[in-house]
Amino acid sequence: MNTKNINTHLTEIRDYFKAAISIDCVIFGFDEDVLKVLLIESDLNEFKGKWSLLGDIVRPDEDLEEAAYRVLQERTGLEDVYMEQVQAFGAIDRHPAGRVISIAFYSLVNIGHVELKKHNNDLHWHAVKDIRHMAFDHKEILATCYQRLQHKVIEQPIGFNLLPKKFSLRELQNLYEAILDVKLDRRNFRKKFFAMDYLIDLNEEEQEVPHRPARLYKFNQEKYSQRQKKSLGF
Amino acid sequence: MNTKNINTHLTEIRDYFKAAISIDCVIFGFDEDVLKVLLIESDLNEFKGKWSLLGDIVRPDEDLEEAAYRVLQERTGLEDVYMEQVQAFGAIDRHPAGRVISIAFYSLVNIGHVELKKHNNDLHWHAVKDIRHMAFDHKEILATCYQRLQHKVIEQPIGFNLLPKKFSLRELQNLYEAILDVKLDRRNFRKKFFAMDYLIDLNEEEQEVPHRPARLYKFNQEKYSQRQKKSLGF
DNA sequence: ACAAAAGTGTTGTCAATACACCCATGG
DNA sequence: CCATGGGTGTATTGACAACACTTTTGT
Repeated sequence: MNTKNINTHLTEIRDYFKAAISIDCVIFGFDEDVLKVLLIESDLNEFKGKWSLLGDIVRPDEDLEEAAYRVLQERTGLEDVYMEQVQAFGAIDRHPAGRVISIAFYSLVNIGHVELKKHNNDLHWHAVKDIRHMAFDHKEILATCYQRLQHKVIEQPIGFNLLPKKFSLRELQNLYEAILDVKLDRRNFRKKFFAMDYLIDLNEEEQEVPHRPARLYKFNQEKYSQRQKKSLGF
Repeated sequence: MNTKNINTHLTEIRDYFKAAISIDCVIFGFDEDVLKVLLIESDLNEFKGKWSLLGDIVRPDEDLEEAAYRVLQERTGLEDVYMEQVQAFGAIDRHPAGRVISIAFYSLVNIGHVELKKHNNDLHWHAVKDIRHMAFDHKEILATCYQRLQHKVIEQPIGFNLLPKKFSLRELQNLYEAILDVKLDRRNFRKKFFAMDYLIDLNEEEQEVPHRPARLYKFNQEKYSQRQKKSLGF
């Protein structure tokens, strides 16, 4: 039988090619009815003037999700954020400095809660629709993550993560229209969301709007978590 | 401005922690109306008697897909196989020999075309439903890939990759029932597939069955590829 | 009173479901 | 002639799409 002990294996791994592992975060936000992504000006001369996703090398003592949360926390100050791994990007020459394989995550944040710090003055929110060129293969990573988001958002109610705690149905609809890049019928949209039964009516209204104020709702997180458990259970 | 030249970056990457990168292949096959996966007995003493996915370290000169195809080719002799990256698995202690981050792929093969070679006599097909324990975190990888397959198979007609070129509708239905682990109505199933219009009637019949022989079909690959292009186009 | 957006129901269409009988073949 | 699975059509239901008018507020 072809068995090896752990030392053989250790040697094999030590002798084998090792690559650097990084994570890249596609941080989505929603502002002024536009889906945006947080980018930083590339710190590489090769990509001067190009925009780049937020990423870092994964450290020996952290797993991939931890690394991604660390970057997110360092850059936005936020915790408890929705995040999902998308996939790895490993083209041989994707990084000019050597073989770097990157695991892409996307996350959804409430853009109003993000305070861009002084030392982050090269960080900016960009409308996803307007982005043309990016550093590295980040355009491809962004596109893949954006597709994943579009797909996910029609299957599960994760869009709420991009909104303030209290929101109107119009805001919610604008969000979906921005993400999916479609126009939706207002009445059908309302019907659908009320039927899903994840909205809690706060009995509050918008303030200081120059028209009839809309009712405000919040997302029923508990009910959603309950149902998730149940549907996973069987 | 905070720019770095390539050498700073090179140093950073050289000095930083580097992990070994592997790929793991979840190779699905379909035989005797059962969804199966190709596994190998672990070559590590730690996992003696446990089954393991087929994987290998990624080499410096190949990208992730190439590495996955290489493993698949070495183990099954097959080329031109359906394959999809699922995600990376990077828990700190997932490999006893050190930090190894693994990118998982699943692929769909025609099990009849796989000839397990002599030197592969520790390779076996296992019914996905019956698998209890596996080496490393391979149970989790398998579960994730299987979920992805279930999801994908109801969105796109990729199931054909698991069948012989010529197949009956019963075989196709059995395949879907096995993958999704549900019972389907025969008439509705037929209606749906004919409506999709991806089946070419070969005007042939099953041979030597002890009942009325079924008609045989093949998958209209061109039509599918055409439509894919169109729907991506706009 | 006007502008601007909120809120609200009904109808038609299409897709998914449920369901039962006759047919062709081998033994 | 019997056992086995192959092949077929219809009626019902539920989900989604299309669509227009009244209400509330600020200016």
